[in-house]
Amino acid sequence: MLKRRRATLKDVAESVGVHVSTVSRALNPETRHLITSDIVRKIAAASRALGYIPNTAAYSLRTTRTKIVGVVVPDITNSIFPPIIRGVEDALMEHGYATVLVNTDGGMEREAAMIEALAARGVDGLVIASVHRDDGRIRDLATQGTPVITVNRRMDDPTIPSVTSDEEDGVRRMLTHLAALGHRHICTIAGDQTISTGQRRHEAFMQIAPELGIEPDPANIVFASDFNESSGERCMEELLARGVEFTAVHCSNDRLAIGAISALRRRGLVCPTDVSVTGFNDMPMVDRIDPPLTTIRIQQHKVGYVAAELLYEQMRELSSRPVPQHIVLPVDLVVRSSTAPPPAIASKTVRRAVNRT
Amino acid sequence: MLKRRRATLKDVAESVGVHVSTVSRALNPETRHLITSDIVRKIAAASRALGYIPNTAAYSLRTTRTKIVGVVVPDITNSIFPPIIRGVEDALMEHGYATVLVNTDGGMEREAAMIEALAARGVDGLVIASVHRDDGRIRDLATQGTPVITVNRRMDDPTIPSVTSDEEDGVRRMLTHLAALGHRHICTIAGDQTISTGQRRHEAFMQIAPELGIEPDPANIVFASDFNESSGERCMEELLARGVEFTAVHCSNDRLAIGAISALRRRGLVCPTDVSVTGFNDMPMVDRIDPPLTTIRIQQHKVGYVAAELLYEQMRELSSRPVPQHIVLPVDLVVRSSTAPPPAIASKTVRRAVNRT
DNA sequence: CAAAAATATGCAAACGATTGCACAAGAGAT
DNA sequence: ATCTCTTGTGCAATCGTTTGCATATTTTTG
Repeated sequence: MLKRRRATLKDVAESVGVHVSTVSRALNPETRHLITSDIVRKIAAASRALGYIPNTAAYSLRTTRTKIVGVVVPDITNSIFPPIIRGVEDALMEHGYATVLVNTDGGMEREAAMIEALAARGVDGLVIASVHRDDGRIRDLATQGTPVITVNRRMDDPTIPSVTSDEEDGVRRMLTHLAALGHRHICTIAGDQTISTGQRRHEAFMQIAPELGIEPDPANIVFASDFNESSGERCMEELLARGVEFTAVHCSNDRLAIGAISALRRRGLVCPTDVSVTGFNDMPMVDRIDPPLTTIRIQQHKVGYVAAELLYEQMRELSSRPVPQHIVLPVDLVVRSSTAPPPAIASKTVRRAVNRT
Repeated sequence: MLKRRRATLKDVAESVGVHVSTVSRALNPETRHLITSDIVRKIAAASRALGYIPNTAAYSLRTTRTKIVGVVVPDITNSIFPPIIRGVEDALMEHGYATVLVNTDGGMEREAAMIEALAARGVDGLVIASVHRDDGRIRDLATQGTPVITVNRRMDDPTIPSVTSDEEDGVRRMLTHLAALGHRHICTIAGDQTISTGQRRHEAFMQIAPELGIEPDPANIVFASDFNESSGERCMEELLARGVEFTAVHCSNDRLAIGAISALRRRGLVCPTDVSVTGFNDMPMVDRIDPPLTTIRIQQHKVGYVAAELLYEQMRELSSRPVPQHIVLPVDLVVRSSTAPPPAIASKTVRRAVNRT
């Protein structure tokens, strides 16, 4: 990249008066012990003096390792991902890896195309945040021997390692919180069921609600097609249109919750006075919105960091196929202002609002 | 990356019965015309049949071009950047480039280190969103012949091409808006003056305010050390502590504005009833915060996209050093709820609040 | 002290693509 | 029909590393 030709192994070798293979070995920690330590010192000095920087392309060509890992996310613009990506990069950079980011926009076809492009570049491994519960392409990749890890989401196939958060515990804490406030009529806006977070959170809801004396009724459940605000709005409208009684809405993630709150507001209902709304993820800024969102905090940066560490392990022990690991990180309930005790006449309020339209 | 050895040029050549150089030429659009079109067809077919994918490392080694560009941002976690990055990636991907992202965390030393790492990887060019007005390292890079472009910010040195937004016009529109609402006592929280956005917005403020009959008083001006919420809070507190009269605060960006609003709230003042606050950038979610922020919308995705296009031009016409371009994209005023007419007794309100502490 | 073993270095062949040059064959000119 | 000029292909070098093997040197050992 610099104008002036970069120093090569050969330059260093000539400057010291040894063969390039000697320089190569002296500069590589793994093989350094083969060389007389005095020569190693000289080589190190000369290399520094000449400003030697190994040529990545030549290294890759010879070894078929690029020291690049691909990071696949639905959309970097979705603010849940940047902290995760940052975690991945922080971890990988420490090991001398660079990361190439691609956006799939949620589609599995585009995901396949992007992964194809990464494979063409010869990435050493893949961190996938866009994965669906069932994703043949990724399974294939893994069985073919490509180091892969999924982050924040996981596949049903336990063969693919993952780092996720404790969805069950998050849902439990949230429902417990709502129940403690006195809510008995709780609706849920479930996320995309083809994605592990959506499915697991919903499953947890179905299992835990009864334990708290809240019997889930199909009329109280609506499934969102996407994890975003407009989908949240649509679902909330659907719920209101059904005319069911409820004092709280449990949303599968923050963006759905934000949309739900907007929809409520448009109907003249205020959160949390009329209905409480909860999120999941604690993404950036949800503490500043109106009302500040009660949600479940996941360790976004750490999820990414740990995933990268695991991938790194996988990449170096390429020979011995390791047991796939699934790491589940703990979560926290963070109570803000989108939840409150139910209004005394909650059901009436909702009905009135609905009839008003 | 795949288990099964990938097909090489040689494989294709053997399969067709020609020399590898012929295959190379046939597959390259630039040299395709040298080969009999019938053979080209055969080669294309064989290449497809064998699933030939060019080996990037070999290509890079031979040509010293990596088809990778480095993207340097302060922190991907700062939500102003993801849309910009996305724009860069969308544009570059169309031309077959991959992007590797690095975070500088604002420090120029770390920026230098990161750029060093990218250079070592042999990136073909650099998109820099972290640039300071004066940045020797980047000037050097450019004069050494590395294609570089700065995005969202620019250097004082007109030699380095850039894509930015029309800061002056943004400030003008905002001040005009405030003036129209009736504000005469306007404070400003200026951003980091070593960064072009901070400096230009402030300069614009100083120039335009008088035109609107608002004489800037040093007592109404405070400089933020960082473009973030806590810095905004500190500045707002400083302003309040000074006891000056004001009914509106013009902030250099959204995050400062958000911090300012928090600080006001902590003093028992409400925005916009007591004081109007304005931002700049229209970053994601500022329409959902409390109160929804009146700000200047910049074309985040487009800024990135255009910058990438320009960089691409630079990279292909590497021979003829092009005239450095500076593209300035138009902005829009978006009025939401953080601005309102000044309270009749505005100055008293502020003074009371201040004395209360 | 000779032979065997260990150690340190050099040699040369890859890795997979691009490209200047040489050469062969066909087209056009005389 | 000979000569020149294109045009299409092959040859071989090259990019900068890594690494198995050979060789030279030193150390150990019986």
